[in-house]
Amino acid sequence: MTNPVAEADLPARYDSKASEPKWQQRWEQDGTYVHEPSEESFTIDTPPPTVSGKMHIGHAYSYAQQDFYARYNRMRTGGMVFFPFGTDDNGLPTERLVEKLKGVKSTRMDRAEFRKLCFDTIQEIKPDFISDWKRLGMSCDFNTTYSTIDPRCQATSQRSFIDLFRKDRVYRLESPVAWCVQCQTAIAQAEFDNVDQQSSFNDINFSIGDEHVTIATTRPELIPACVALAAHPEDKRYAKYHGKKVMVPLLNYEVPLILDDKVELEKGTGLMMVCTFGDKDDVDKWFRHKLDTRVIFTPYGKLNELAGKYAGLSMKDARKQILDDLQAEGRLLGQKQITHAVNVHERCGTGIEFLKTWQWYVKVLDIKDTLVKRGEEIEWHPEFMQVRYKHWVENLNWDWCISRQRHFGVPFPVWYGKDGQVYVADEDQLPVDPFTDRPKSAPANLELTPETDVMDTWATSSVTPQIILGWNEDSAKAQRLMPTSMRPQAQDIIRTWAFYTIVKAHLNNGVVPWKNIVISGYVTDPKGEKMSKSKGNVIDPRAIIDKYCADVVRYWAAGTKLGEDVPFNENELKEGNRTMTKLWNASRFALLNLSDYHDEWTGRFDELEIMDRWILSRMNRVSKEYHDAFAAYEHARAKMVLEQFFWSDFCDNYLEISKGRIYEPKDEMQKRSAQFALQHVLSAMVKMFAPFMPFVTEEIYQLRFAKIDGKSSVHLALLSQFREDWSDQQAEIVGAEVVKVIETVRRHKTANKLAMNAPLVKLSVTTDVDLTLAENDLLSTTKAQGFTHQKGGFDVKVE
RNA sequence: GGACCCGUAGCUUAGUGGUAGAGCGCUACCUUCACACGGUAGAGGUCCCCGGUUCAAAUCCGGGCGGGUCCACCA
Repeated sequence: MTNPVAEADLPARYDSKASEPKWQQRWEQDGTYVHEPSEESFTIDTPPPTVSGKMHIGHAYSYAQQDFYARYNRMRTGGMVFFPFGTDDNGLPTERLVEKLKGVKSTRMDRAEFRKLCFDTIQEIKPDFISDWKRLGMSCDFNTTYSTIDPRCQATSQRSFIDLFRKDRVYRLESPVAWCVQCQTAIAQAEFDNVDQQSSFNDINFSIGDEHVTIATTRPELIPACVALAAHPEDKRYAKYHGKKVMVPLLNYEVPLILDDKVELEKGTGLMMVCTFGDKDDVDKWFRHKLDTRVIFTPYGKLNELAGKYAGLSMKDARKQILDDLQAEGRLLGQKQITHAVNVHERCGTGIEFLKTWQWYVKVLDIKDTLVKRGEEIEWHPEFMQVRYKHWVENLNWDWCISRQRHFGVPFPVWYGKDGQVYVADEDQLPVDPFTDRPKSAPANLELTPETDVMDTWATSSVTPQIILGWNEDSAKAQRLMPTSMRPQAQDIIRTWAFYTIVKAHLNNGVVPWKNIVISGYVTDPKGEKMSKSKGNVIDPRAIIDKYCADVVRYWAAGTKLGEDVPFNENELKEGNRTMTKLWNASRFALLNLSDYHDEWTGRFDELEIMDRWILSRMNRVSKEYHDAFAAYEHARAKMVLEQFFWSDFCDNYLEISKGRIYEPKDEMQKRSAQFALQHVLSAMVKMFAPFMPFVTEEIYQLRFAKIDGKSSVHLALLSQFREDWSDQQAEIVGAEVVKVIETVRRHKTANKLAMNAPLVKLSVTTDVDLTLAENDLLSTTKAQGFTHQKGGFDVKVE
């Protein structure tokens, strides 16, 4: 038995400021979103946001979208959704944040001390950071969050490494690797960014015996690193010098002139210098032609003793000095200002250099085809995003470098023995820190040197499916639960996070990591330009949530398709605000009219009044479209069909139509029939709105439906499913015709400047649809005193 | 240079073969017994351009143009 809802329980206005924190706390206390995953669960490989102390509007947008799917599936299955929450707080991004917040430099600190400062700082800022996600109404289980630097993640990451080590999929090699002189670490191909830079193209004269040739270069500071000159084999100007020795100016040592068909005839002078190493093509030529190695800079970006008199200079100073010296010797023949693309490190914007160092790699180049096929096993939403993945994999040039010469990361579970052996930890001793632990497999008195490098942050975030499923604790269970149902993520990290996760799941577990990958677009500024601090066009989501509320921000995020960028226009938030208010008001009205209704309708569906059957049949159809849209990962379509039904069919028409029978029923059954429809339609709609606007729907649900359903929350209720017996063709035809008549009457009243409730003397309708059954409702809705109707083409006359 | 996405009302967009739909904004009217954080109605569109297929094209095909993104280009 339900309690009647009195007027006093239903404030005229919905107070989101009071409601949202209230429900958010309640859900957390009740463990509403707690779920232990099983084979039947819908499992979500949630993106752990990088702790930075602040959520940005793009986060609000994409996390809201993934939450729609979490909530939808929870309400489809009655709670079978595993939606964990984690934060990504290891590696270089965290180090840089801590350095900024605490005004320190990791390079000038003791490693252990710096690691502790990082841990402490994370603990300090994390609660505030996570509260933004809670406030948005994310339905994650916040009681058990993970951090990519916590012991469990470290263990999982190390376990993955050990597994790959045993499978011979990782190797350690000394070779040229992309290096950031700012961050002083190796970086991976995926961490390159491109920027256009102003530079000068310099024509420099080299001597070949008594003859001279001219090369063109943007990087004269690399002359001390020159190991060859290269020309195209068909270039008549230079082919004759093939194999001859060329004198490197200023440094005065000889290098060969080689021929290579990758050199472009038209570019510059057609002759280029090969340095170790200016870019990855240098690395390529160096390798193929077995050239000398002259690495002239230190890890800090200064020139070393190989650069002769230029040793100790920064690259920038060396460039200037070398150009001056070339000028003085008459070898600088010309200079041209150009703009060209330069690879920089995405985390700091520093130009990428190449340094020959020892690094750990995951072997991927030999399985590119397999990785492309793995990508095809996954459903991509939107579909075209798979092409980006495919292109990235097909164009990979290097194996995945996973070691970083940094401090705050997951340590390699690796030691180097005096005996020349490499030792890794045993699985049952993870996590390990090689500085303080010993591998079980090493002889007790063997002297060991710990690996000082840490793993790249992606080496750990690429095992989020294994982390959330507890692969390190119960590998059989985790293996059974792979692949997970869904990975939501941003498009800019397809080449990193998505790719690396696919690599790890394939190599570690022999499966794809997820059945579906769901990719959100960006939020741009109103002009469609990317938001960035330097442009000053950044929107703070917290200010927007303060001004409106989480439901409204979420509703805005529900308006666009997956993968679609959206320009941020504050105006568009008004739509959500309007819908939220309307939902509250319509529900308030309906609930008041249900206060004397206690589920007493026991008749058959076809005994209901025809307009009640109409709205139920419409609702039934809408719920099918809603389910279909969600099943196709088209939340925006689900939102649209629901909103149209709610606004037009339910509010504009059905509520107006049912008023007459509720206020002045001719008999009790007429009223009950309307109440039956009101109850079911409202309940279904509130549930369908719940994934989008979880707070206001919870408020409404608790007023009546929680007791009827016996559920503690709307978010654990079951969404209504399409039912054949409520599909009523005849009622839909009659209903549509009645709506048409009502609209015509409204137009008439507006044209004649009459109020909507102004009485009419007589309503004459001509139509081929039989309106007899709806006559009573038609009269009360239009306030007409008389009614006639005849067969024929549609026409409405009003007196 | 290659690939992908997009081009529909002033703005944001829905619409994949059959008379162009919505929200915001704008105009007029209505303080109507859920709702002025409202309602009702209205104005507003060569569906980027040019060809083709078709009885029929915003939709399919080809070629442009414009915008965005990714990759390559780094001598």
